[in-house]
Amino acid sequence: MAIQKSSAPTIIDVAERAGVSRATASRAMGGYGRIAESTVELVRKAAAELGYRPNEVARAMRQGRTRTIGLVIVADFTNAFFDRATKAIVDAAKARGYQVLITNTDEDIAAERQAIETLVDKQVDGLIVVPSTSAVHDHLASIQTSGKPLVLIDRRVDGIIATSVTTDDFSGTEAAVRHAHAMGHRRFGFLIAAEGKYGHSSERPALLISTVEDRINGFLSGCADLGIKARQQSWMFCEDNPRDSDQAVAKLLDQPKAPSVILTSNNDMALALLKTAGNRRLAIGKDISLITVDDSQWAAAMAPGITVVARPVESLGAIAVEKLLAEIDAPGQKAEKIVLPTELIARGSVANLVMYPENEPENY
Amino acid sequence: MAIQKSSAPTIIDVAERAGVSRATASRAMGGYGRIAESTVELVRKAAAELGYRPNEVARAMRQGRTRTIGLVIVADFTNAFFDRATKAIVDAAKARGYQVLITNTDEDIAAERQAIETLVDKQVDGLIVVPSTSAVHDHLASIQTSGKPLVLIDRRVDGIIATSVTTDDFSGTEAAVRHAHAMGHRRFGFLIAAEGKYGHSSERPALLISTVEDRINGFLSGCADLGIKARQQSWMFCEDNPRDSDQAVAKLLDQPKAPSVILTSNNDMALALLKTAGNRRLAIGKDISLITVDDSQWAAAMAPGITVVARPVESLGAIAVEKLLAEIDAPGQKAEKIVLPTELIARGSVANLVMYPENEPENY
DNA sequence: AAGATTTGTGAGAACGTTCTCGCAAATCTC
DNA sequence: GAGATTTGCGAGAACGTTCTCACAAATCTT
Repeated sequence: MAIQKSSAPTIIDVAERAGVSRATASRAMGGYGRIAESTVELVRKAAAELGYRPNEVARAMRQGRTRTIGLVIVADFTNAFFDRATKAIVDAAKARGYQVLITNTDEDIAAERQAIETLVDKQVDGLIVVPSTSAVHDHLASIQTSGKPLVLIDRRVDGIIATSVTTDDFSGTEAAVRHAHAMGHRRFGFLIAAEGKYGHSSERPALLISTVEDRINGFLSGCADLGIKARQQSWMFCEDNPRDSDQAVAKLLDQPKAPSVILTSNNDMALALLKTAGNRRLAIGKDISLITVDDSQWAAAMAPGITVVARPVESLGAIAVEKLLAEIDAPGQKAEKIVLPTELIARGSVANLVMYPENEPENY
Repeated sequence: MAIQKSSAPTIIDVAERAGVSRATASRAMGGYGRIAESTVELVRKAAAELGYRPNEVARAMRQGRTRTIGLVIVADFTNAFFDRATKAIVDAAKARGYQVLITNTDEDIAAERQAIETLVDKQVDGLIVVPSTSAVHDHLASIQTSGKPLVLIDRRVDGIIATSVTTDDFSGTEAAVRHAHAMGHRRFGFLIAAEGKYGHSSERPALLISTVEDRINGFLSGCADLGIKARQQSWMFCEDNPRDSDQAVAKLLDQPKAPSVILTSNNDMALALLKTAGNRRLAIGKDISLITVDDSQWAAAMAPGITVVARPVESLGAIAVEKLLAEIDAPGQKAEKIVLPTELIARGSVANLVMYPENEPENY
């Protein structure tokens, strides 16, 4: 009986058993360089008998590449972004032989910095980042200084030259306004999730992430195109927590001339609206209308279904991986700004005021 | 002006600049062994000037540990497990200085095998696995053979000795039945998501994952305790896809004596019920009652809120990490079967039949 | 059949760390 | 102040691969 080795067999053990040199065994296993087919067989057999598995850390060390990409993402559940994007990225990477090291920043710039540092130290071959803010980018630049490819997703960051994959939220909210207008709505509310320490307010914060900026600009552009005046619009910015969002909804609804339709900038806000509306016995799609950004299973399953601006999150992730791997395989690609189209999915949460002439909006 | 090195500085560069040996520089940076405080200062300064960052791959190679754990998980979104568990695990790991390599199996045993193999090859220090089936476990055993600690979460696997962290779904569904009974319900339906290739059926599949087994047994136990007879119960098993789940819901509702309350084994099934009920203009919590396993933001926000059996998914993940790291730090820990309590959260989706004597269930 | 080329293999360096060991200098002991 | 101990540091091996180079044997060329 053979003596059991306590630790895992290495290529040296395989080489010995096959009666060849370390280099030859490595070539046989790795399938590179010149090597006789008969030798390959021999080495394979020895490897199988020993249960040999190559040590990927040693391999990474020698080859200077880990076949691992780093993902720095904001883990916000309800927006159905974190999970959908993560799955898409993990699956796309796997299909190309890469694994994913995942880190969560919780929208915190310090955590983002640290996550990036750690991933670079771990020698990932490239990074996909959902930046937590558009304002700071020295840490992103430092990724590039370190020579690692970088792809930004979901949010743009000005001041840095890197490939980014985002969605056309401007057109999305514009389409939402257009849709509500076509259904006869003339008073628009907008409930906007925003980071910060100011609770909730109707005052536009100085600094917003690019998706939120786009959604606001799309809203304003849609209103302008349709001749909707400022006094027909109202909005609230608020932190993404239950207390503030509930109060923000209340403030929107309790205005003298309350909006008939409310857009929400993400699913948290939509849920806040749903909750407050429920408490007030306001029926969605009847007493109050709703359109939100980001589709979800529950938005489709509810009665009535929620009308949404759907964003192609899976494509976002898959394309990001594709672009990142392209840069890894052949450094020096041109940085691209890829913008994916959004889609308005009309369900039942927007009341059709046109059908009921008695509800026709007053002169505005 | 100094000559720019093209690649990242190594400890050798630091040593040279500080005028000490490689070993001393390493000691200074790593903070181990005997070393003079003045030398540490010197080396730190040199490292800072060069922008030196230790190569974690080389370090892992030498130390035989990567400070990385592998996560093998089933990415099913709607059950709010994948995202919540992943975030909890990533955050708990980070707090202890570990990173997470994530892989998705999509409930596929072949993918699970391959994922495990890859992660072991990448020399993760331990694995957390959500097993896709209870039937096969040789690949899990092979993790242990390789000497890597293993913690199972969410689902039990018989035939393998490993620490597992699960939730008490038996008591959860039992409590759900009890709650509905207390509200006056006497006809119970159960819509159960199950893996397989049989579409939907009222016949109990031979093999189910442990969570589903527990939920069924809890349902049956609750019924038995309350004296609910077999003819007052009906169930459907079905694959987790829209077509089958819709048909399964229809079959439950179209029985001669349809159930007044339906339990669903996960959120997908709950959404299927919601959708069909909406199409039929059945009001939840009035015309048809619903309790589902797993809480979610939308279940809380809807009007009426959905009554749920909430599972402590974050704790599940955090405890799994804790146990795994304990085993990594000190191998030879005793395998534990940790079962976390579930909680019934009553909202408005279960009609109170007791309040309306005229609705009192007929003699049964 | 002699030179040119191709093929298959092995020896040894290299990747960037950490660890073990040995040794000289500094400090302690009485 | 001589021996014992402690302190600080450097040389070199080690982790498990892959890669470069050299070289002998086999095959091709004309």
